[in-house]
Amino acid sequence: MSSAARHDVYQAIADPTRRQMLKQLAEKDASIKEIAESFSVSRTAIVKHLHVLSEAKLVSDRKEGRAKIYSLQPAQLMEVKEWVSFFEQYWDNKLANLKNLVEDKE
Amino acid sequence: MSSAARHDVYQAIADPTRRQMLKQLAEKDASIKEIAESFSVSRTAIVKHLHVLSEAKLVSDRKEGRAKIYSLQPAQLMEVKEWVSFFEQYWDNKLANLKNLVEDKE
DNA sequence: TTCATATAACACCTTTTGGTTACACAAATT
DNA sequence: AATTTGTGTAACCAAAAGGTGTTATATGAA
Repeated sequence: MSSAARHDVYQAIADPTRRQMLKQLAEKDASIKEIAESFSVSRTAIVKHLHVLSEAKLVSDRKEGRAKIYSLQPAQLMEVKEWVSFFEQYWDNKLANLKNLVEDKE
Repeated sequence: MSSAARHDVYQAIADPTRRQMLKQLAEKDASIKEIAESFSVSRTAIVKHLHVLSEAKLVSDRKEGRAKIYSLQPAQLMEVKEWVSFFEQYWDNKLANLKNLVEDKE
């Protein structure tokens, strides 16, 4: 898996395991081993997920002795936040339209 | 593709074509044909994307004669918004920590 | 040095994705 | 009635995702 920058933020957060991994890293930096222990999938699978998150720049890593420690890098999530924000006007409009409809009936 | 409820919101918005389709539907309801004309992929591919969006409840459809009209249903995006919001504290914290670091050096 | 541990690097398999073409069918038009 | 138009769907394909397991390498500790 993973050769070019094939994974953007949206694809990275599409997987529930990866979303959970981000939650864990939000609390505390963790090594691959520590992360793998929190999940029921294999360590190899976790490493692959970490690669995807890394490509999307949602995590960074550093070496500490023989362990590789991952940290949350939440900045890229702003892209998602902004994309979703665009649609807020529409769900607000729906509510507004509904409100108008109700008021017209009165 | 698509038999059970295999597609949640996160997976639905993972694809750039689907994100663009949502933008288009935000402006105006559209038939399958109209949507397909906006993209360079086949109508069949568009229909599949619409199924994914539909499973994720991001769009709804109604029949008008022989045309099938799709509408944006943005409510489910709130889930994403809230999920992302959780991480806002961390990117704020990063800034705060950086600020403290700078101030300590002074 | 020796041994255990943490991670990396492969090879391999299965399922899912995203796309295609071809055809069937229903609704409008003429 | 015949034709055009919009949609549904089946069959197929290539590539990628997600998982397994095995082996290799590098680091730390005894």
